[in-house]
Amino acid sequence: MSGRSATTAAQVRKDLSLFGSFGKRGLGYAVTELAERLKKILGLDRRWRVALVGAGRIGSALVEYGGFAERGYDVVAIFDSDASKVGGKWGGLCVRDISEFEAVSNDESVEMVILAIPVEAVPSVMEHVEKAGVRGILNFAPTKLKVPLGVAVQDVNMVMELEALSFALSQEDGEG
Amino acid sequence: MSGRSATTAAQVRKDLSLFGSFGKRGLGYAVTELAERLKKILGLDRRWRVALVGAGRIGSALVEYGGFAERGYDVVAIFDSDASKVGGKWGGLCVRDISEFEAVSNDESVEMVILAIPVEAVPSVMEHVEKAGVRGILNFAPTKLKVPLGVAVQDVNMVMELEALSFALSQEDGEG
DNA sequence: TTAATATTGTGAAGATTTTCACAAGCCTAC
DNA sequence: GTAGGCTTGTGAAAATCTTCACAATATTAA
Repeated sequence: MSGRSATTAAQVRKDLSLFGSFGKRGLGYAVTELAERLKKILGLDRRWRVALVGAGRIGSALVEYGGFAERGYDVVAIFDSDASKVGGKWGGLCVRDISEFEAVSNDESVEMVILAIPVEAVPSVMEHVEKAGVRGILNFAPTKLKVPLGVAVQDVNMVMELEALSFALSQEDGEG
Repeated sequence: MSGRSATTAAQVRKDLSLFGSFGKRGLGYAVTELAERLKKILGLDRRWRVALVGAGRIGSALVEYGGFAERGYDVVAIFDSDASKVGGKWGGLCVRDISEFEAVSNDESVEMVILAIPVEAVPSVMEHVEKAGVRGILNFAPTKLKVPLGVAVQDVNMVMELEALSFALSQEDGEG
């Protein structure tokens, strides 16, 4: 194991050891096989069916950013509560009213939801999401979601990322 | 100190103690004053001048998402290398050619850059950014940036966020 | 003043994560 | 076969982070 980076070789070995033994002593790791096994462990060996809620700017950027499909995430439905958006076509998909969420989510076997909605809309949307039994949420709304046990939430908050930067820069300057 | 959340009271006190002493024993914290002092420490007591590089989908979502200005981040310049985009107006700003980066960045006292560009474009853009002496980068390109010492980088990678979700869900299922 | 109550700041204990160091094991060369 | 050179897996040590527990200190009430 070689190469310069922030993670050490010992670190990687310990991390891997949590899931089992992958390499051969004296030999090294069979990289492609290792990758396969890790993909399986990480749930990356299959495709995921994703619904986008919120047909606004962020949603648009996400859907049209090709990278998702490539990495195994298929956006299979798009929802919004704005009547002027409902019915519109977004890259082959029809924007549907949020009230249809449970039905559509069921039909389409949605497993994850991308929440790209304003904070005010969160409570009502979350009701639908919970009822539908979705268990993974990628949350762009700058608020802490209340979710039932067993639902995984991943928060993305770009303002916070900027704030982390501003802290780092202030530190360097020896603050004001 | 009260309220239910994931962070404990002891945790918060320890965190604060890293930066000094803020409250009065027996009394509590003077919340508004505490907020002021923390804002100063975190570099949130001033506005930051930000340049956006990459006038694509993600850039568009970011610029038109109002939340930045509200929190102290002013987008003062937009760059792209695509001639068909250069010259276009984006919310009052004119998209400029990336070759002008150093000059404009200087004129506008740019302190942070938002990199919303494809991976291929990273090396050439980073040359400009480095030369201009920008010290904070919010990076949306799914690649590890090589930056000089003293430059702070904050990575945002939405695919990785999805992968974290997929790992969480796979775990629950007792994997395949 | 004194007793009762409340809340911070902080050593020390406990838990977790990272690093170290080296045995175990595989390969090549002779 | 065996000596020499590599690389993994893993206990143990070191470092770091979190929680506990309580002294210090303020307020209120009588």
